[in-house]
Amino acid sequence: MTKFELPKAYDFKATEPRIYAMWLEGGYFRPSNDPHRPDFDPAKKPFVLSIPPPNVTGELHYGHVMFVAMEDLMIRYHRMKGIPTLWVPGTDHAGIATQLQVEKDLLRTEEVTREELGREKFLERAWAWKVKYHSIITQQIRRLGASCDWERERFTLDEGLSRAVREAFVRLYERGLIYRGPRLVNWSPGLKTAVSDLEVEYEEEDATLYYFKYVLTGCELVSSSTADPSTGEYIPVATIRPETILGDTAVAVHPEDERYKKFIGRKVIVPMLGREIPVIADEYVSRGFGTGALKVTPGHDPNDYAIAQRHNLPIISVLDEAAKVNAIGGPYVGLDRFACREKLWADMKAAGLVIKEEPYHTTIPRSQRGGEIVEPMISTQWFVRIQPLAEAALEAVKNGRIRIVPERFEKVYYNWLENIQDWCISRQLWWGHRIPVWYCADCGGQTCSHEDPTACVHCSSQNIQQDPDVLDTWFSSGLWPFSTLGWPEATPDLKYFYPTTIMETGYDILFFWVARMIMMGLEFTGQAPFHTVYLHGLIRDEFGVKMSKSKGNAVDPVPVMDDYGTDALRFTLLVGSSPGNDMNLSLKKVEANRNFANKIWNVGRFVLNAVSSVTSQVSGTDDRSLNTEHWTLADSWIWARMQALVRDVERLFQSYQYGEAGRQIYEFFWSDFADWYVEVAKLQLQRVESREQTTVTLARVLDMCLRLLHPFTPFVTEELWGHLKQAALYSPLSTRHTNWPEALIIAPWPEPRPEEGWEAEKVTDFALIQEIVRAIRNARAEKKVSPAKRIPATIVGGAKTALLNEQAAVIAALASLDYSLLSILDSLPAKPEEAIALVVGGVEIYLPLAGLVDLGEECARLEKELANTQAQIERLGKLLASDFAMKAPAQVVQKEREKLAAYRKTAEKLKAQITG
RNA sequence: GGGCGCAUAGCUCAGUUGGUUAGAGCGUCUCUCUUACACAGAGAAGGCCAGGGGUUCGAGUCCCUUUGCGCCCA
Repeated sequence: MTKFELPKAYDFKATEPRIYAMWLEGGYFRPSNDPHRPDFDPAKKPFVLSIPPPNVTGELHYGHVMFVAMEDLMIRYHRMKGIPTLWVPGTDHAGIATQLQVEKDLLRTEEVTREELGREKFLERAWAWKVKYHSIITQQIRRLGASCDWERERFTLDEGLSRAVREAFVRLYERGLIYRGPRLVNWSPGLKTAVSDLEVEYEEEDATLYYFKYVLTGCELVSSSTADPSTGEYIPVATIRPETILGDTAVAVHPEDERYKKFIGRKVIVPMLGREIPVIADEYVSRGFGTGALKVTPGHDPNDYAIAQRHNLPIISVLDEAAKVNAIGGPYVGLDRFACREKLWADMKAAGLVIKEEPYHTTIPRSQRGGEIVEPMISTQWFVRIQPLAEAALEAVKNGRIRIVPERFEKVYYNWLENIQDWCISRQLWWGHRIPVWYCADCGGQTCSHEDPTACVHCSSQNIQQDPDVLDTWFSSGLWPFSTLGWPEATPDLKYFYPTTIMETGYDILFFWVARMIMMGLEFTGQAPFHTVYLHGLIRDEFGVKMSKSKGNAVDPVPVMDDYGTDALRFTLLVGSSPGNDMNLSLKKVEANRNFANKIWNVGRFVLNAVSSVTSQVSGTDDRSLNTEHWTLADSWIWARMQALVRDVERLFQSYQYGEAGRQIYEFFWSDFADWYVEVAKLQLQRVESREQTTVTLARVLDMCLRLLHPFTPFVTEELWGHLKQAALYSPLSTRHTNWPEALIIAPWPEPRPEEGWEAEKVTDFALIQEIVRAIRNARAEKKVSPAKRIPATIVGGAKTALLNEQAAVIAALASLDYSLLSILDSLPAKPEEAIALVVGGVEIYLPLAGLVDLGEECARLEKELANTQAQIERLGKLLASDFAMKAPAQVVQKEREKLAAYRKTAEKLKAQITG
């Protein structure tokens, strides 16, 4: 007989690495049906996820923990169902973020800028950097328990994926969906690159509104700054950004504005520069804002840019790529945009052109990276003509080929795609996929091709040069679901595993990534890249504040795993969240779930002990312990509850309610199994006749629970299940457990089975036992009877007498009654003296607690209970007399009738107590 | 300006085909180291489910509306 000695507390630190290594060793992360193997069956439909690739230089944060927990849960569930599963891991080169870090590091360690180093050398450093940080992040993903197929890992700058990017670009170019030209773009002066609309964040901030005078030509500005505007010598204008005055090409007023109508068509003089610009009329101008007159700076404002196009105004750029004033700014040349603002304003003040300043609240566009203020600038960039792609992507969701969970994000998706602007895809960076276009110095033509050209396709000149810019990182991420499987090659993986099944990610990248994958998937593969998008919420701190380094409220997941274990953290995120909703993470919750892992462990220890010490008297082929007829009430009850749980979990999983499923398993495991069944089992194990079936039930329920819990808490369940398997194999029960797979990770998922008809009665009966036990415990606690003291009791069972007799030992054990002094009677002629009386439905319980019974107190207690019961009777009586009885489903009505009957019985008994 | 979400026990949150005196964890109070677990067990207190209106036999759950908070887009 093997004795299992397991530590009293679950040791996750020792367990997790060992278990992960075991999984890897077993090759369980590889798809069970693989097109590269001879036994491949193309008819089996696989379940496929591609990982949202973490930024290769980023540190592990809760976003990663969340998606790993979620996706690993999905993968493990499907794997256990026997479906071939593939989870493709990988990382993203994250152009701007990585380049910034490498530049910072170079400056810190070698005091050298990338320009000084040169492009090639810089890229070498960037690759070295990538190698180092890639291993850190992927190691952390492993530590989370991710069961992805590492043999299929990809990186966006890999050769294969780069080929995919090249293919995609060339195809779009050839279809005329990519163009290059000067447009107003969002410019990041610090990074000296264009960024897309999505990479700009708008924040409400305090600012200043500057009021000044646009003097009309032919008018001498005679008076001081207090001059009355009605003199007609100038138009008052307000602006947030005085420095852009240098680039103004018009002043616009509303055509109906009585104040300024008379100036339309005249000219005004740009302060300090003396340029003459027209006063134009445009309905865009809001008369109520500022002074009602608008300075138009098409070179540095998107709205003004639109006005300029309507009026054919010249567009002037006054800032260079570092946002310093260029030559057009005359005396201000070389000044930074903010320094220029001060200087210009001071000069204008001196010239009497200033009216006033007032504090103002407005939205400021800031770069997602670094937070500097983004400058709208005219710049020549590459764009994707997005309309045709967006229409297809819109259609795919509208016609249901792609479903978004939760559904409300479909509207958000539609709204974005319906208002989408062309996508600026060129970045003035070095780290990324270089734009595959060569410019000819001789004919000026462009060459864009699959292979690097040696000559211009237009004039054959060899005097060609590749565009220095790289592509937006999201351009390559958009290809991720298929580029990782080998596209553009028609690889066996692509043929079998594409389209993938679900795209699971945070709602914050619905536009950045999900929409672009859909657009590009449809464009290049003709298929939606996945049929479902599942969006999880963001993790915030325990007060609901978004975690960020600058706020200092960011919690690093790694120490949390060190302290509480990976399972605890995963379980916390999984059960604490519902689709699309943010969750607040508190360490208290993680701690509670560490306790849950420990609970699992200790129930396991109990069951293992039972399994390893059972001695069977019956032959191995006797299935009596699996036959419900021989079960005790508790056996039947827990089994019925177990099956109900399996059905619920399946339903919840099918509808993406993973959190609720986890909570229900938790509830069952702790409350039903550990608190009740295990306690009854202790009693049953003492008796030879029930020992074996009890052990089998303990083992089966634990086994099923471990399977259900495995996708949530993979480590502790795998570890414990291994022990359970060993114990079972060495026990005389082994013949009943012949189907022990190699490991829990590939053990079959418990499939729901229909009810067999006996369940409801057993559940009701056991519920009565529970109520009786609770009532007695309650009374004991109130009367401060020592928990160790076994007390006598008399129970009058009425119609339930047979059941109670059968369960007498259970009641006695759980309620700490003295079994030898427990009498269960059909009826009692006279009420016992000096006893506490309890009423549970039709059952009366007397606890003869001599000396503890205060008659007055008892009477008051019973009166109170009676009043309560009568209120219920009244309520239910009314309910059943109403339309409810006619219109509600029979089952519901029946349930209420039964309740009423029970209350009536209780009331009867209580009345007898009080008067007797 | 348009759209979306949230408001439930002291705190953080569950509660999805509407079913009839609302659940968890933490915290609080009382007991107990009962041989799986003190990372535990038993018991208890604590909520007119933001306000108002509607649909329904029945609403925390569906609809409208008000207030407060948050997010996204412009």
